[in-house]
Amino acid sequence: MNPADQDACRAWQLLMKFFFAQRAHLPSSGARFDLSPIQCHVLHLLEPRRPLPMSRLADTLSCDASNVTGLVDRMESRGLVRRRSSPEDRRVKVLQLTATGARLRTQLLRQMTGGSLPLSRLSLDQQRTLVKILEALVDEK
Amino acid sequence: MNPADQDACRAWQLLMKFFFAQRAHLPSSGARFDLSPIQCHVLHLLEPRRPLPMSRLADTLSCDASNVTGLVDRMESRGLVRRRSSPEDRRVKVLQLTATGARLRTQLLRQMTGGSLPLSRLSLDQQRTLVKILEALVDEK
DNA sequence: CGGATATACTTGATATTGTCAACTATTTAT
DNA sequence: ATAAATAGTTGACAATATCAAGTATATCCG
Repeated sequence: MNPADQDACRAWQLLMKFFFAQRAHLPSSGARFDLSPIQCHVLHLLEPRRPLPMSRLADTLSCDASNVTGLVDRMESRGLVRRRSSPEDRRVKVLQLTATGARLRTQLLRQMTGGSLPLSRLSLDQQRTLVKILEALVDEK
Repeated sequence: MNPADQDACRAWQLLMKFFFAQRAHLPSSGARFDLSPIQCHVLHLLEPRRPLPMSRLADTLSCDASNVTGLVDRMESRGLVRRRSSPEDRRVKVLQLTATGARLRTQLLRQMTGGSLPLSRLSLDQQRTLVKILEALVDEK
């Protein structure tokens, strides 16, 4: 394996490690509100005044649509999100944060940036560089 | 929220997005061998001649020990890993790659670095910077 | 020494997350 | 107008996750 591949490989492994390591810190933030890691992520993705079609969420999570159905079922039954039929296309249902959901989201984001999490170990420069690289990596259209 | 927190928050979201986006690329690599994302990660973590105690794996994955039991059960039944009692401490069981497991791991790493994956969109410099930042983030002891 | 405590792993119960196949409703294409 | 594609749901089921309880081994300490 050449050196370039080794870097790619190592980066991959570290990204995975970070994802799993991150769960250890959820008890102090997400789980305090009884949110699973995925629910935290969905809550983060759902911006307060920007309704999101369920199919878009399935795309972002790279999972089956039926998975989103269940995920949203649970979040809706807890009063965090609401399904609304889209007027333009009556097949699609868009997700909206409820007031409760938006409040929880704010608290979650606050905790996310709170001092104890590993991200705060990075310098500002590093954080900004990381964001730039990840944006290239994720390539949101 | 101040600008520094916004960067941290955005980095967090991007890291999560990457993790989920990454699953979309597994069908072309991991799933070809019928490996789940977690199984891929474990296979990557298990280096050929470096046995790993199950408890260390549970630490790395930030999950309950019983979860690792099931995970290893499935991988062992497929002949990818082997449990061996540690001679020093008979409570611990260490995991070793089988020949099959090692072979699969090599193929997996090769595919990981193969052209089509998003990591290859980064320049060498970016890859190296990313590795450096992630190492600070994950902080392996 | 010996009992209490801690650690490593397993088992069983249960919830969540994930896939797939089949179905309904709606939209788009021909 | 019919056919094909898309959005979402449902049901069956497997994988992943947690917790509580149990077994076996190690360690601590009076």
